[in-house]
Amino acid sequence: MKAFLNELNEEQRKAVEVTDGPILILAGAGSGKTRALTYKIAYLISKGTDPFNILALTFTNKAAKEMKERVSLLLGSGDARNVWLGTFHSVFARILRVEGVKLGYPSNFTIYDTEDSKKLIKSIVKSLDLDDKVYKASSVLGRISSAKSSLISAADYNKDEELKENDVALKRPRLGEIYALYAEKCFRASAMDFDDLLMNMNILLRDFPEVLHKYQRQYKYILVDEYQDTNFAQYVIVKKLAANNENITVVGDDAQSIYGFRGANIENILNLKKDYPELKIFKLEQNYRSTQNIVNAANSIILNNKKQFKKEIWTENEQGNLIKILKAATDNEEGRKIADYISFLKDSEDSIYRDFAILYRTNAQSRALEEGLSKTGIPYRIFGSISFYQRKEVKDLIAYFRVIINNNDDEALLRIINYPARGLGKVTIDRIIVEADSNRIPVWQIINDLNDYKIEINQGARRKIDDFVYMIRSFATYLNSKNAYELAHIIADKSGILADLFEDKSMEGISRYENITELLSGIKSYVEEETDEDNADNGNKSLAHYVQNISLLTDADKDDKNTDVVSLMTIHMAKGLEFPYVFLSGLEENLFPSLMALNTRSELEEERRLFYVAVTRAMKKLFISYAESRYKWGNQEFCEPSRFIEEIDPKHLDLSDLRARESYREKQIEMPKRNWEPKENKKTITPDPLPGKNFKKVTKTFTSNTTINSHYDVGMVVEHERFGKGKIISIEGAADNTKAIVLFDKEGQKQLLLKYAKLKIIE
DNA sequence: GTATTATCTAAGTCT
DNA sequence: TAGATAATAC
Repeated sequence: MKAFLNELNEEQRKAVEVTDGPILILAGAGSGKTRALTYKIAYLISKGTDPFNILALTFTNKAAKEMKERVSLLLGSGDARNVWLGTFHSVFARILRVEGVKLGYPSNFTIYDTEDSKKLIKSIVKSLDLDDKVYKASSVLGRISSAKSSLISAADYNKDEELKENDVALKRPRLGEIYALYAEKCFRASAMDFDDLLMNMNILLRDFPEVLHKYQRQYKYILVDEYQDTNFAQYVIVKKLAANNENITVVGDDAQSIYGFRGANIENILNLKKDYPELKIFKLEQNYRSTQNIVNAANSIILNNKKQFKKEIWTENEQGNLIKILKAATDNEEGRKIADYISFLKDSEDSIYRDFAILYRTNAQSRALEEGLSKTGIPYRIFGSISFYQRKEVKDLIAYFRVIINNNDDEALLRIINYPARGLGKVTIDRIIVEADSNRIPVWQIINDLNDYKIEINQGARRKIDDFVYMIRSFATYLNSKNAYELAHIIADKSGILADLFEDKSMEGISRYENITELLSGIKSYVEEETDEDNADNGNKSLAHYVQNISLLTDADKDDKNTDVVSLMTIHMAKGLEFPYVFLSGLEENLFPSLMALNTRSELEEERRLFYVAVTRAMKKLFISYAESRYKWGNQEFCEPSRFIEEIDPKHLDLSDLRARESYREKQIEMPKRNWEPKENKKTITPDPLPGKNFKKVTKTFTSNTTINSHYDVGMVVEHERFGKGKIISIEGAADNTKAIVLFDKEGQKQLLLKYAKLKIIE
């Protein structure tokens, strides 16, 4: 049973074997911190601890999922499932569904996402007749969010003179007022935003001692991942929960603290010793992930930061290649160059696409990179920017679900009250909102008892509103009798969403329709799944449970382990991941480090930690690229290479490309644009001398919802989800806009955007 | 009053 | 580039 301890190194094992009392594991990048945590959970259970008595908190669903899988591997899924293992947000949401009644929330409360929150703030700013450029929704929300992260309620905020002065100085004197209205309206809608999940959890533990004691008793062992990313609220809550037993293990790395902008506080690690004088500290310094060259380069980067723990990360891995710096004339060339290197490495090192990641500072950079991959025929997937669940059409359908589950959910209600169009325009809706506001009640109550309120609405509109209310009510009657899939299907159909999207025959329209189909099939597989990962009450497959499950999910959580594609994502998203080959792009001043982070030393240091995180994602080979010019909001701008490149000890760098660049350019001019032929260019820029390799043509199809890219040719017989089989007659356009004209057996000739069409190649 | 079209504006990292 | 808003058509 305890054999698995042998799979740990000495320091890891020590950290695992000490179970009681406060423990800090300072774990460098790639030092096996997840391993230490999961083995500790397994060890606790193997020694007889009831899984129900273990609470393990992570920041991302992905990390939670991975830990759960790894504990299952060690112990079998039965025990692993019962551990309270999840993100801060999801675990607290689960508790608040049970205990929230004490704070006045029903168990079916809605979780507002950022878009909902911003819309609400916008409407409040408007109703107060304020300038929406001064009170920008995103910055107002940011202010409210950081207040909540510091456990400052609206009432506290408005009492605080210092905050008030600050707002006056920033020419936003009425921010406190907006905060108060925002909080009131969320509450009225039975909704919590992300930060409320933390703040309300704290209120619950603060004001209800019996609840506090209940959970203190329950969670005999508490483990926290990525402790350096905790904000004040999370810190306080964890401290309260652990106060009784003090059996708390936190894992963190100050060098990887990259969420300061969201209120994360490195000091939480530094102060741990003060909170727990008995604190035992273990340092994991051996890196198992990267080559010596990468590890040492990373060490040289972080030395530039003043504020840090003394750590010496080392590795027994091989020396490895130098970090190659790539220079490109434009952002597009950067994309092509990276694509070329990927093709080359894939063949020369016998690797697969999944081994590669392209990382960047901002989502906007993905476009140019995407184009390069696309032209070279490399399949890829972009993580982030717009998650599947954030797509308009998906949110629309989910908004129906939300309203049916919680009638008071104003944001969802307003989203669908006239979608699909049912003749209720701005004027009518505005009047209803005004009436709801003046009565301080949710919109639903107005439209549900329309005749009780004296609103100026004509008969026609009244009829339409009544029809809408009737429809929602009739859906609601199925909530308990039908499972999530059955009901979702009824709603998609009867609401008119499916018909509305089906009518739109544009490429985008077809893609929207397909997204709804995908959502429905996702719900279907949710219903058919054996167990329910995030909820204790296994087996409940109601629509309400489905919505609860997805409301905290993001794009990164969709695992695509089965598809062999290159990953594109922001560095933030890449945290905790590793790839054999990493391309770190856009290393330019004002982009990375970001222009907005140049004002203070601490912000710059956070950017540097971000750079450190990026570099330490690479296992075998790392490439760092920059462009001399880049399109930014429509114009081409010239860029300087990032200071971060200079900060790496030059002995770890391979600068040959900077000199070889000219010949590459000449070659570009020699072969004008015609068709992009990777083979030809390869020879000119190929770094390592490994000639004679041919480049295989990519002929796979990939069905990821985000971006699909594969090689189609005229004459191929393909299959489309809706149109059936057909033959490709011609292909035109490039990159994202590549269109194929397909003659379908049944449906006739159609023009399809390859990006969306998900054509399956038959022959 | 509502639906459609044209114009404008803003673009950072995320649970 | 897209999403929100303003102007115009129905």
